[in-house]
Amino acid sequence: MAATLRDVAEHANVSVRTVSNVVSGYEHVSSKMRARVEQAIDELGYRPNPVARTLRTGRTGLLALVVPEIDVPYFSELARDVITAAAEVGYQVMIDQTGHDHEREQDLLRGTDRNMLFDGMLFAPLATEAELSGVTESQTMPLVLLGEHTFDGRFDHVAIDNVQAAADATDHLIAIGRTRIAAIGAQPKEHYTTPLQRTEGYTTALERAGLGPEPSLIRAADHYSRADGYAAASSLLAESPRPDAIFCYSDLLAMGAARAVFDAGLQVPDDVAIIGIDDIEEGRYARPSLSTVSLDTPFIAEQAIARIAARIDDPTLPAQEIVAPHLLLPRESTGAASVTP
Amino acid sequence: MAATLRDVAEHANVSVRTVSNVVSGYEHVSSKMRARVEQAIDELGYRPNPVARTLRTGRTGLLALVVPEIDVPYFSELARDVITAAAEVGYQVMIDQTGHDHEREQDLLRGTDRNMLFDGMLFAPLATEAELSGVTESQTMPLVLLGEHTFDGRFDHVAIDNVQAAADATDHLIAIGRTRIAAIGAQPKEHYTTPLQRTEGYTTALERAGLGPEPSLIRAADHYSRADGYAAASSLLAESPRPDAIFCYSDLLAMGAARAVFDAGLQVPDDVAIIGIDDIEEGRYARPSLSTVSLDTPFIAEQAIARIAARIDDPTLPAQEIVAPHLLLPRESTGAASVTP
DNA sequence: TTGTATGCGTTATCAC
DNA sequence: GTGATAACGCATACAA
Repeated sequence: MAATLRDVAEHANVSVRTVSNVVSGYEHVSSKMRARVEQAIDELGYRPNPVARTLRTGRTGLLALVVPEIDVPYFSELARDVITAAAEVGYQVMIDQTGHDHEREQDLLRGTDRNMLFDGMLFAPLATEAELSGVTESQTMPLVLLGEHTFDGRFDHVAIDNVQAAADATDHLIAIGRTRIAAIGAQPKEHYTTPLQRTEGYTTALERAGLGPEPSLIRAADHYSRADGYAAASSLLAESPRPDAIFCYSDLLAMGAARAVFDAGLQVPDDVAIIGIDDIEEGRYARPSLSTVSLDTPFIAEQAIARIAARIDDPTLPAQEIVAPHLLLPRESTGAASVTP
Repeated sequence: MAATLRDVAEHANVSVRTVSNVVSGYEHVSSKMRARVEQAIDELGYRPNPVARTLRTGRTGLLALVVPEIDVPYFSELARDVITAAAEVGYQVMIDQTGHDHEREQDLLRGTDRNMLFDGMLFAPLATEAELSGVTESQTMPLVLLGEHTFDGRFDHVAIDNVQAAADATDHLIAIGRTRIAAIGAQPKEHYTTPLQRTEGYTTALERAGLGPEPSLIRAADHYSRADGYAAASSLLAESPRPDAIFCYSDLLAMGAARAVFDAGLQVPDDVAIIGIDDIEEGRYARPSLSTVSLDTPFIAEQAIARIAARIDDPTLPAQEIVAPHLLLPRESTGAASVTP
C-alpha cells in the first residue's frame, strides 16, 4: 500500500540512494535531482518507514519515561515538561506506569522487557538503592534517574535535594511558631529513598530547633495519595496533645490531610498548619492555598533530556549528577496572605 | 553485542526457523528441541528485537493516545486507565500532547507525522466536526475517537452524552432551588464540539424550567483550566444581580471558579452553588467537595481499547458508536452532606 | 554526485 | 517437525 523508497526511485528514475539522500537531507545532491525526487515523493505520498530506518540505524527516536502513576499530578506535570523538552530535540516519549510494582521496575531497568524499542530511559523510581545496586551499567540502556539525591555514581541523575527541601519545609513551620510538628510520608513498608531523605531533613530541622522529633507524630503513607494523607492526618489528630502542624512529603498527601483536618472540625492553618512538597497546580487554587516546596519540573525535564540525548550519542560519558533547585512557597495553609492565583 | 536469533541457532545447533518457532510459541516443536533452544536462549541472554519483528510483521504493538494536555487531571486519569487496559491486550501506549494545536491534530489524523510507528490511535480531540470531515478513512490509521457524541459515522468512537450530562448538571442546580444559573466553558473562540453540546444541554434544561437562558450569564473558557475558571467566575460575580449557581463544563474550571467565589468573600454553596463535569479525584477532597457528573473513564478506556484492537485485526469493520454512561454526583458544593472521601 | 549491493533481525514461504 | 532462504524498507560501504 504505502510507497517505499524504491517506488519513489522508480517513479523519479533515480536510484534509491539518491532518494535516500534527499529524504535524509544529505548535502551533496544536485538541485535538479532534489526537485525531481521531491516531486515524486509528493506524487506518491511517500513517508519514510521509521521502523525500517530504526532496524538499520539502531535508533528509534523513542524515550521511555517511567513513573509509578501517571495520574499523580506531580508526575503528569513532569510528563508534560518531559514531552515538551524531548520534542525539541527530536525524541518522542512513551510513558510507562510501574504501578508501584517493584518487579516491573526491575524488568525495565534490566531490559528484561521489550526495551529495545527505546533509545533511552528516564526513570522516576520507587526503587531503593539496594535494588538499583543489583543493576549493572551493561544490563541497562542509556538511563537517567530522576528525583533522588543519593545514588552510587554509576548512573546519571537529575536530583532533588530532598533532605534540604524537607528541612526548609520544617523550618518554615518552626518559624511560624509551631512546636508539635507531625510528618506524613515517612517510612512506608519498604525502604524507599525519597521518604528516608525527607525524614532526615525533617528530623534534623526539629533537632536543630530543640523540638523533637517525637516518633508518635510520624506517619507512614504507602502511595503519597490524597487517601493516604487523609487517613494519616485523621489518625494524627487523635493524638493528645494533637499536632499544631503537619509536614506532608507530597502535595497530594497534604490535600488529603487538609480535608481530614476540616472533617475533624478544625481549621487550617489556625489549628493545624499544613505544608507539602511538589507545588502542583491544585495547591495554588485550594482553600486555603497550600504552602509547599516547589520542585522545578521544567528544569528537571530539560536537564534530563539534555543528559539522555548526550548519553545516547556517547554511552561512554561519565555519570553525572545534576541537582535541581527548590523553593519554599509559603501560602495560606501556613498563614501567609491570600494571593490571587 | 546483543544476541540474535542466529546466534542462538548456532549455539543450539538448530536452524533459525526452529528458534523463531520456540520464541513465538509455535505449537509443533518437539519438546527436546524446545528445551535445547530454551537453554541456548538463557545462556546467551537472548531477547527478541521488537523492531525487526515489526518490520517483518507490520505490527508495532504500540498505540497512540492523543490528548490536548496530559497534565489535565481528566486526561491523566484517562491515560492511566487506557495504559492499563492496553497492557491487558498486549499493547503499549504512547502519549501525544497536541497542546491545543490544530495543525498538530491534523498532522496526526492525516498521518503526515511519523505515524507508521503506531498500530492505531486513540484520539481525544479538540477537533471540530468540520476539521474531522476533511480527513478520510484511507488517510488515517485505525482510529477511535474519544469523548464526542456527534461525529459522522465514519469513525469508531466512544462517546459521552454531553448534552444529557450538561442537562443533568443543570437540572440538579434547578432542583436545589437556584434560579440564576450561570455557565462557564461555552463557546471558546472556535467551534469545538464539546462546549457546543454542553451549552445545548444547559440551555435546554433552563428552558424546560422556564429559567432562561440569559446570555450575560454565559462565559467562554479557552482551555478548561483552573485559571480560566477563576477568571470567568470573577467576571460573573460582577453581574448584578449575581448568579446563585455556576455550571462549569469541567471540574478544573469548577475548582478555579470556587476559589474565585471565596476570594470575592462569598460562600459555596450558600451564595453560589457550583457543579462541574469529569469527577476528578481532586474534587472529592476539595472543600467544599465538588458536585459533578462522573464520566466513566475505566469504561471509556476499556471500550476504546477493545475497539481499536478489533479494528487493527480487521480494518474493514463498520464504524461503531459506543456511549459511555455518566452519573450525577451531588456533593457539598451544591449543598449535599459531607461524605468522607 | 549518483548507482549497486549488502545487511539490520525477524517471520514466512517453500521444500524436505 | 525442521532446515534453508527470501523478503520487510531503509542506510551506507563501495564503486563508478
